[in-house]
Amino acid sequence: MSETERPFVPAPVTPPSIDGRGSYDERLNHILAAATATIARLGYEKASMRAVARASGVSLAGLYHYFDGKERMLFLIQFRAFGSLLNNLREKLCGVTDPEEQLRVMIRAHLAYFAANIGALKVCSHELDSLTGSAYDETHAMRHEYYEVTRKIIDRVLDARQAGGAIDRYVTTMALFGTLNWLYRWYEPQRGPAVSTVANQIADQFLHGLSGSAETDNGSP
Amino acid sequence: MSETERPFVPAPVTPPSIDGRGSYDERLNHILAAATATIARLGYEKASMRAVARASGVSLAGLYHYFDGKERMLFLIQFRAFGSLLNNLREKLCGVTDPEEQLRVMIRAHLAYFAANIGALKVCSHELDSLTGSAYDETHAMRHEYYEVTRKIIDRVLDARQAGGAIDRYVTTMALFGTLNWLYRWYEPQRGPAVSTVANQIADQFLHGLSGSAETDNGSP
DNA sequence: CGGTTATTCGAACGAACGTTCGTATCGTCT
DNA sequence: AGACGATACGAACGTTCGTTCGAATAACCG
Repeated sequence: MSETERPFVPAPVTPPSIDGRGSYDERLNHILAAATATIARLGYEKASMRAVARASGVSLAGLYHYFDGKERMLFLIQFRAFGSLLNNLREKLCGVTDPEEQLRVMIRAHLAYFAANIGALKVCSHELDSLTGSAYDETHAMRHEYYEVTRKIIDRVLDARQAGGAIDRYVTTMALFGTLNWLYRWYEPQRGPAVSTVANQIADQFLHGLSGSAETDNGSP
Repeated sequence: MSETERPFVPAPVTPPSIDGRGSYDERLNHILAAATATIARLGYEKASMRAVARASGVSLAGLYHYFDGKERMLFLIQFRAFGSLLNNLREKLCGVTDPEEQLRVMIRAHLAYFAANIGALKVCSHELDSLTGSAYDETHAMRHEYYEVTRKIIDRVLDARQAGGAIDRYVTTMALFGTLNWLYRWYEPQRGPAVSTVANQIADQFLHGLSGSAETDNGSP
């Protein structure tokens, strides 16, 4: 009955479905896509189940055949997005050994996924705290894993240069994620420069920024 | 009657008031502070007027003596915060002529204000689109002004170096704002390094990042 | 075909929301 | 003292919310 008894399919692999017809998974993906767009446009709290129903062409009660609640719907969106993001990153990192190139690959992969799934990444960036309990824990763990992969790359870059003197690596990592996660606020793939151009510039600036050690002349905490 | 007929006081200048006693402005500031904390904790949509009333010690109906609606309350919070942020920045930029030092001052000022008003800056970063109509336009104009001040500083830095070859200055500016505006997601003034340390590191990395021109080897859209 | 399961939906529920209304209290001025 | 505006609050309003229920329809299998 509910989706808890059904084996979990992490990522949608069904391109040929625009409307709601097709198999169960196709219809689920269709509903999740509509829900993602609605939440990205209105925000999680303002995106009512009625609005999602309207956007997906399913009745209000019909939604509850696919999720046991609104929060579970948001969880599915975030879980799938983070899963795809992680798989995509790991895939593209295969065979790349140079730390600096790894970082470039990571930034390019992140922006490429962003450009292809703006709504999903906006929901993931903006609605981080809208989940509670174990749903929050699960997505938090995936985010943490994504962070860790990136942090380790930055670590290797700094170690290779032996120039990590006064640099707080946690701050550095968060500065990069700030740059990347803020993209959904301003970047429009239609208008601005190509994603690859933006990715290259961000990567260049970030890597060059790691060159100089911080000349801390400030006081103590 | 309503606050629209009352001359606008942009920034609170009344430190000696913890509870709700005092003049009209002191009580207004007290309520706005409680509202800011509540919205920062729950988000604008989940922060009900009843929750704000509880946090500020005022009755539900009593709130509507100070605002003519919930959205106006959010507007007041953002308007004051952006105003203080802008005034604070302009003040600290006085007498500073070197572009690179101007950028350092800007980053330090932003983080100092952030550390002193975490709730307000979180609300300003996270609830950008919760305002509508003229309220949105007004705060948007202030944000744009803040962006412009920063963008012009970055412009001067790049012009002085004559090294802005393949760098898209819009992307660069947004990358910096991403780093700064993402702070509220991870930085805890109590725990981490001092704000001045973080500010110096971010400024160092960003300025060093501007050194190298982007070696764009990508294709076109 | 009959029977069981899966899927869908209209209608409704209780709760919570933002807002309003009428009234009571307080301070101030004549 | 009396009158009036400012301030405050309890109670209620109408709406929207997430969710549930029971009855239909579709799909599948013996």
